[in-house]
Amino acid sequence: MKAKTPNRAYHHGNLREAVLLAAGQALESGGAGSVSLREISRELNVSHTAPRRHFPTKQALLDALAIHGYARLGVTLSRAIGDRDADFDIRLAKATRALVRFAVKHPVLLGHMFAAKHHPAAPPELLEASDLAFSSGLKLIAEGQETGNVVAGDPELLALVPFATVQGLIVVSSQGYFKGVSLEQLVEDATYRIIVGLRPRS
Amino acid sequence: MKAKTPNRAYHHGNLREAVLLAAGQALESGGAGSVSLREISRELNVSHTAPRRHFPTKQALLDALAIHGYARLGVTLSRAIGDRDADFDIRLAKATRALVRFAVKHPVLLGHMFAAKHHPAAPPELLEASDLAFSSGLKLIAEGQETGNVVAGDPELLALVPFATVQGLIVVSSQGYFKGVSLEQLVEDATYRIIVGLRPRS
DNA sequence: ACCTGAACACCGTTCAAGT
DNA sequence: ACCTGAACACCGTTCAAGT
Repeated sequence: MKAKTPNRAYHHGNLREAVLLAAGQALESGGAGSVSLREISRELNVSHTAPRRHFPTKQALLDALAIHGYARLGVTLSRAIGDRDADFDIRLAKATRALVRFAVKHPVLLGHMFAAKHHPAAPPELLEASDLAFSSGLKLIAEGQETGNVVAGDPELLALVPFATVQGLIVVSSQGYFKGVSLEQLVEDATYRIIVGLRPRS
Repeated sequence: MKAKTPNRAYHHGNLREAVLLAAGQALESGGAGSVSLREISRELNVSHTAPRRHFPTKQALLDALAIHGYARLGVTLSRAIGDRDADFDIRLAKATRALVRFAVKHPVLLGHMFAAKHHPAAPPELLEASDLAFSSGLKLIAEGQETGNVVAGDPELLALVPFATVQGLIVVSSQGYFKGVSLEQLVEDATYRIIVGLRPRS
């Protein structure tokens, strides 16, 4: 019985991934406060100091969770935005819709991602992961400027308002609904108004 | 000495207030995770179970912190909005400015207020405190509709977008600046664009 | 009513030691 | 290199008891 049984006594096939997954579930179910290294270790049948090889501290685990979240969000966003031949308004709508779907699916994770990013002691990898995740969105704004759909100005500054609005709407209606109106509908309306506001004066 | 010396209790004149104050400082300095009942009790020279009379659980203390925050924000907002004779745009600008100043002054508290409000187990008093805090803003929107400055529609729904944008901007630029632009400037620009978007088509 | 002190079951982190 | 188990200093919460 020394073959690879799923519950091998010595060590997990991939402890890092397993811890990350369990931590993600704990986070989503009860916030960052209910992520416990000891409890996760117990679930994985591993000593409570084993995760320390992969995540030297609890904060490191929480940061890794946020980085992983940004990586997933980045993939989702860049896929939704697609190639630059398509219509600007459609690409923008798809991007916001993708962001909203991510938010509805992982509300606590998204909140944690933002909180972790703005923590004073956030590691550089986390900031880089965030920048990378939103880079496709920034490129979209820049291309919108080239095609005359967006006013001139710093793309990062211009993108800030729609990003912030979406983020704020998500926070405000974190259950996915606000007064019976779906978050997707709310964001679509808000985005439309903001985009109109970003158009060059004609 | 059986007389009711109301403020000469065993130790503290007003333990509730003292705990709330200390908890607020702990929150603002290091997030909700660094609020410790035992540590606060130590600082106040009181046994670690004494606060339990006022806050039966740590969650109750955190909720009370959020409620207190909403009460202060509500006062600030209703003062800024002033009486209904003044110009609509000015009142709105003052309201957003007041909100931004509160955010800059108490960034972690504001984040905690929103998080606490959207916690599944949030007590009704917390939701009521939030509603009350924003009631003057809702009234402003409603009056804007009367005077033709805002499109028809559910005021709460219309107010959601500017509220969410401000909240999102605060989260995104929680240090008070974003790329060298002050949060106040960011919010003022965003608010202007959104208000224009809310105007009835003429 | 308000507060105390001991007890309980948890936690993150450190460290010497095992394989 | 990766993992273990004991130890340490902290938590929040409960409870019988003091004033």
